[in-house]
Amino acid sequence: MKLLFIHSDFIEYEVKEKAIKTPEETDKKTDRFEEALTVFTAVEKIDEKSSKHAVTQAIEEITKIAEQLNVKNIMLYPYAHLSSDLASPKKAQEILIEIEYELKQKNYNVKRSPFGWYKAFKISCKGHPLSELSREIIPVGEETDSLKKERKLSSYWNILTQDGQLHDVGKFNFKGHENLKIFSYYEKEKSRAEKQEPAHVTLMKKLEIADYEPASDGGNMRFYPKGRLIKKLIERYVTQRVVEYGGLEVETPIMYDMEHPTLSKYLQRFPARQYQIESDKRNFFLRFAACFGQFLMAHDSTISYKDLPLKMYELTKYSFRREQSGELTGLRRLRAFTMPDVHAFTADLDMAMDEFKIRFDLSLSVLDKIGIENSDIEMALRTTKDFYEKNKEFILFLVKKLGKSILVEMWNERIFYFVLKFEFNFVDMSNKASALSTDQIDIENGERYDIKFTDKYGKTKHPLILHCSPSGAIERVIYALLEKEAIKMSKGLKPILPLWLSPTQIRLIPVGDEFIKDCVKFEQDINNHEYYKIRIDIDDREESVSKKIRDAEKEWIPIIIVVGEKEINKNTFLPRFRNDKIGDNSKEYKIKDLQKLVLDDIKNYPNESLPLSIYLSKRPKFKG
RNA sequence: GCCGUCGUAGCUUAGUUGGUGGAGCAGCUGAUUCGUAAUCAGCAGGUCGAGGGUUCAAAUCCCUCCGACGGCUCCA
Repeated sequence: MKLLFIHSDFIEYEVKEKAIKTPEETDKKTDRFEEALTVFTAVEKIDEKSSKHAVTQAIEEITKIAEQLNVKNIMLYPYAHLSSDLASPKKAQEILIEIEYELKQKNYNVKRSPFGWYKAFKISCKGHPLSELSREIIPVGEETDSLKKERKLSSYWNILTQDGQLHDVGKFNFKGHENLKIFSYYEKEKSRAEKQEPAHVTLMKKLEIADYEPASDGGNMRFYPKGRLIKKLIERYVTQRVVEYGGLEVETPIMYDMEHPTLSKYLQRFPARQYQIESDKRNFFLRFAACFGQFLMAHDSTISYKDLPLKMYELTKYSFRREQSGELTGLRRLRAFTMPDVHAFTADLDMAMDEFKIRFDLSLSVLDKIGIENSDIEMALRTTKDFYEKNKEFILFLVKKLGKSILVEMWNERIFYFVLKFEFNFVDMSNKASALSTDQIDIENGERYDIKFTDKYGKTKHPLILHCSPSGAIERVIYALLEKEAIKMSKGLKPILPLWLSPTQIRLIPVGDEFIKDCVKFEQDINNHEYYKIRIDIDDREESVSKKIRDAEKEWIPIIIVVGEKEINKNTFLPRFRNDKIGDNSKEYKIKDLQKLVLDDIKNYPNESLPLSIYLSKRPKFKG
């Protein structure tokens, strides 16, 4: 911002004509101010970045000079010609209004000439040495920013190899660790090598999984029937695994009172990040994780050391985070998302670390069974130097369990509420990394929320709390699955979803209308048992067999079976398996064989019925 | 949120220096009854993202807004 100060006997102006398309509305065509400090002001591009700070610094300068000259009258006069690098008119006007307001708060008499007009003006300069001054303001980042920078500076990035050696990220030889390299640089240097459209966005639309909803806020998605099926299956699977692990499933509200004593303290640290809603006279925020409800529940519970570790689980639908609009992408980063969140209340650090190991395994296994394998993820570990030194063995144990080198970020002192945190990150088609599973040891919130348990000596203590999402947000899991297939496609391989997640598992293609009834019978025969329905549909449209095959392939159908006279007579089928992991393309199968083949593959997963009509002729198109 | 690019039918897209928007796929109708990645013909489908402005005339030029994407920032 450029400021030109004139200590004047008077300043007067007259509005002439528009200088920009949409000038500030004004009904005052002329004005005059006696004994005023006139401040000609040009707001510059650079002020837009941190306008708050620009305003604060401008106020500082103006009041300093006003005090020196002992004037109470200030005329703010927008004057574009002081700079060749102007801010947008809108922003400039906002900043000027802000300055006007702040000066008035400080009991100055302030007038401001309207923005965006050519004006005639007369000014009488007093002519003493201090009567003409100019200042330039370059806004400096806010305190929190510099604090954060300091934090970044005081953290060390290393690669921890399986032999227990720490290597400087800059010097580490990443040969054979390509994804870890991409991930490490993404985290550390924020370098994003490639510029591509997110592959999964195209796929999620093409496969009728999910889509943007223009009528909602950004980052709130719609899910079509096939997408809903996939999402529901993953939700059910993760829940099943957490319950087997011992998670007690609960349900808690999605909105909380902003004035609640425990929550408000926590909230004030992150004021701009929530959706807020009003109900009568109270203000509520939408939860951004399951912590609140579970902690409040734990606060009101009577817990004995015998109950520990106590594991509480909720699949939040949804968690809300008002991410910056520029940060939203497809299913990767949302404002409303489905988050499995399992907390464990533990007695002490030993118990916390034991539990941490169990949940580490759980996370690894959940991702793997969903279809995100060890080779698809890179691990990051964040901790303090102190914790690392004292628990080297423990950390190395985790690294060996994973079976490959990891990225370690270490702080000199504890900055966040946790002492240890791991993340499994997925690196996508555009070399962007996103966290999936995570767990952390929280040593603050047990006390903050006043959660208590009684130890065996009858003493009341606060538990240490582990926060874990074994899979990460469900939407993000789908994103990872789609990106993984996109990477395969770029290598010339056929994309496919895991069989248990495929909306259609077997597509039957009758060669003519007369075989539709045989297809129906096929479906009945293969699903002639209680416990598990295979998702089979029938392409009964009036199209050529080639066309139907092509459409089935474009839909990534894992098993395609053409049904005609030969099959019916011989009662065997020659399925087209999408890849050789599912079945043998050269082999003929009986219905029983096919049934076994599919059931063996999917028996440990949740089961849902076909999300659409069994007949393709009776399906609407949700998306081209 | 900031900077930049983009926005034409459900989808993919053509549209020269401003002069009444074309196509393919999908949909509908009809013909075809078909053996492993697209059978043929016809019909219908558009406030050219929204609003404002310049002009005799705007999808095209200008402004504002919305959305998507890329980068920055952010990611408790």
